[in-house]
Amino acid sequence: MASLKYSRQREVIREYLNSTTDHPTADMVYANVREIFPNISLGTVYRNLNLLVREGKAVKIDCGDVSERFDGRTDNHYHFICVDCNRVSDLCIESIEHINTLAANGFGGDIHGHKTYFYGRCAECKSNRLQEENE
Amino acid sequence: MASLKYSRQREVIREYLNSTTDHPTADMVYANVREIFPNISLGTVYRNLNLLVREGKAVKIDCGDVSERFDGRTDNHYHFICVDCNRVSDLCIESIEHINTLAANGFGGDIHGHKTYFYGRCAECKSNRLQEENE
DNA sequence: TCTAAATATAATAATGATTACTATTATTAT
DNA sequence: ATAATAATAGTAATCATTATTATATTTAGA
Repeated sequence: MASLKYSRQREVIREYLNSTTDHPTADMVYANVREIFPNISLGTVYRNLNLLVREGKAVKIDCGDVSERFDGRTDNHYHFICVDCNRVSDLCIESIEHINTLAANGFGGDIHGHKTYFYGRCAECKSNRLQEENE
Repeated sequence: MASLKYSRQREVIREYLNSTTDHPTADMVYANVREIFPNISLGTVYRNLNLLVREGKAVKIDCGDVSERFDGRTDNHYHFICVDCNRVSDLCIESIEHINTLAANGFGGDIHGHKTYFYGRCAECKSNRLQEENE
């Protein structure tokens, strides 16, 4: 199978992913990496993001949004999506692996895992809303 | 605002959705409804599916698949996706609403809810795999 | 029942995210 | 250095979904 060759573009994409907690879309990565490689192609961004995911150095997160998002954090954790600003943020939550067992109850197959995201209003949008109400 | 007018197409789409537990994509609905309305347009299927969702008579489910899926069951329940056959099935699981509280721990905003789907190997693919191993 | 206003349809075009293709360039092992 | 291989930029293609539009249906009211 083809082994990876070094590329500065991939390195910069990876550094950007690791430097942010924004869970950017490919387009957002493209916009940022273009500040270093003005001629980088969107296709290159997609290809490298997918390569990083395949290598286990990044994670693809699907929040029901129109675009995929990418995360440099690869340890198991959960995400929150704000219904107002649509931002995706990390949650610090204790294990909820037990829901796999609950789901397996009366189910004939094997449950390997689950994907969960939480939604609601983030701290910032919550306080913005409170201010608006008081005006 | 515009009020809905009756249409046989919408009725048939709804009947089909209610008759199946397959969680079909728009394309699958299209293929099935075409047996009754051979000239129905895919756009009509999409528009009516989205209307039904807006009316609360159907639910859109996003399982990280390339296509949206639709469900005639509108009560709160959970879904399972088989990693082998990709089929989506319903799970009978007791409430796991408490995970919202767990997620809210140390989080500044408000958590309204969560979306979860489980994945693994369905009963059928599991037994198929066992048979193959014994050959 | 007839009519007029409003919505729905079929057919088709447009959109937007993602992937595929290709000639050229960069990396790497020898 | 060289040859083999993978990566890139630029562009075209794909595919799910939505928008457009001329015509057909539905529906409320005379």
